[in-house]
Amino acid sequence: MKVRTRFAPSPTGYLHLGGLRTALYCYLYAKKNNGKFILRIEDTDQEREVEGAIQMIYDSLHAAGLHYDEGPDVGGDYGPYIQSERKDSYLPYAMELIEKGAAYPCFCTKEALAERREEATKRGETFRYDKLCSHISKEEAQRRMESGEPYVIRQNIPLEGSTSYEDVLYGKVEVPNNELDDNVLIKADGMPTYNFANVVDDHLMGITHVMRGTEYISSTPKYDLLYKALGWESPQYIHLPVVMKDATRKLSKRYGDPSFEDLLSMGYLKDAIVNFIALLGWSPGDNREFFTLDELVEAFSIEGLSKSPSIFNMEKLTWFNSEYIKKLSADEYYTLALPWFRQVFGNTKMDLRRLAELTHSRTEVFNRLPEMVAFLNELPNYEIELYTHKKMKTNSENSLQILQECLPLLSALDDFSEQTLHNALAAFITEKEYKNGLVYWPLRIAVCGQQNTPGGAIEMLYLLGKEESLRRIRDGIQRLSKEAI
RNA sequence: GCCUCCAUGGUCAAGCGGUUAAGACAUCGCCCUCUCAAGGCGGUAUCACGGGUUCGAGUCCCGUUGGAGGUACCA
Repeated sequence: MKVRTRFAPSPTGYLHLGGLRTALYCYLYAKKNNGKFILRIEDTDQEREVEGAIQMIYDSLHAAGLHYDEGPDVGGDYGPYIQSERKDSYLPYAMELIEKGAAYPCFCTKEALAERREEATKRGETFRYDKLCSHISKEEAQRRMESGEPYVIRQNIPLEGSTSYEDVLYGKVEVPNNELDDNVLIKADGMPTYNFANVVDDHLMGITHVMRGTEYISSTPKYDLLYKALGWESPQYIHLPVVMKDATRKLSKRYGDPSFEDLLSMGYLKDAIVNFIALLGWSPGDNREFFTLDELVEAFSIEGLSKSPSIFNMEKLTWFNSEYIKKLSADEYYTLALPWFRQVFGNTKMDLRRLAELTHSRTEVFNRLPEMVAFLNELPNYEIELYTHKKMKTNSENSLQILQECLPLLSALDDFSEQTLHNALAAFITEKEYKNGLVYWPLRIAVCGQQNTPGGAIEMLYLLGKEESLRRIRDGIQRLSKEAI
């Protein structure tokens, strides 16, 4: 049988990382088995639907490279792929269930239910629907349904025994029937609930493997009961552990955790994110950790999936990102870095290509770039203590002397190419019998105004150019002279 | 509370009855070096606890503890 998996998000906001991972695994499993990966939008709760969320799902999936074979915006033979557009296809199956005694219409009002629920809670009990309406005779039920009285259709769960199914990952999952509620299948507005729509659609769309989060692990017996009542073959169930923010909280926007889109706009590379996410809860079994999407398809297997929740480790993602950045060609890196440089410099005659070469191996995430290079645009107001460095054997006095000696030397240079600067300074150092650090340290501090810079004194002098460099050196001399008085 | 599931370093994790318990991130140290990175080398750190089963348990079973998920006319 041809494998068909589906990713079925509800359009309630951005695509969070747990969702992205579920989509990834669905995609990988389908592709690994030469099957189809399908996108279905579960918008049966119109109240919760967020404007633009469907588009965001399309965009995120495409951005991640998870191209689906069938879906609302790409078509397919099993459409429509948006549940609200399938509204009419659910009721007949619900009627069939009523006919078979596996469901019944319920006329209890929300208010009455809330009241009974409250009472049960007061007694310290978990409220489950008391099957009140299941005792109404078929004839009366029929009459009331036709009279226009509002009603829902509930699943009729057996009172005794237990229901189990075989999860591919977790093995046998068994739940006592008295723990299972007679859930609403069709709401008063005629729209199905998730509980019903997912079963009907998975069957109608020929889904062979249902991969979804573990939040459904203990309600799946109910769904399985529905398959059986309808005489349908159950799919394979593969529940996936949740992605956590830390040991006790799951990843969520509420705590300010980034979505996939957020990460992209921060300057994380999608390949790095996908690679990292794939390894969160799945292991190839060997020590390999760098994978393209195609390589993931090749390596993926259910056996490598983990059963316990895993914590989303931002530091490791960042490490992956810096590794992916290092793999970029100089041109690719430059293209990606340029907008971030522009934030700082606007239009500049500075050699940004050279700057990019220098920042390339120092970039972990692109959004850290502006801060890294801001000093080139404007000299920070720094403390002269920076001139003092034990290992370089520098202090305010000898730094002042070095700067004063370098000023005429650099002023005399025709051009400020790195080669010229290097030759001149090397000759100067040899002639004076100085140590490299004694000269380069004060120069770099004067010209950069901060301790750490993406490159050495020569590179920084070159980037700043002659005029600005000399200005900054004079500024340094002034700061140090003031101190000397 | 009840039900279901899970449990190897700080984090991701390999391990499928016999291992010196891999590897990666993080962390620490050293080398390189005009700073910071990058790169190279090395160190610290894990089987939650208690009972079984077995010649032998991180691996199997039971319990405890801890954690997660569920408990809606949400998905």
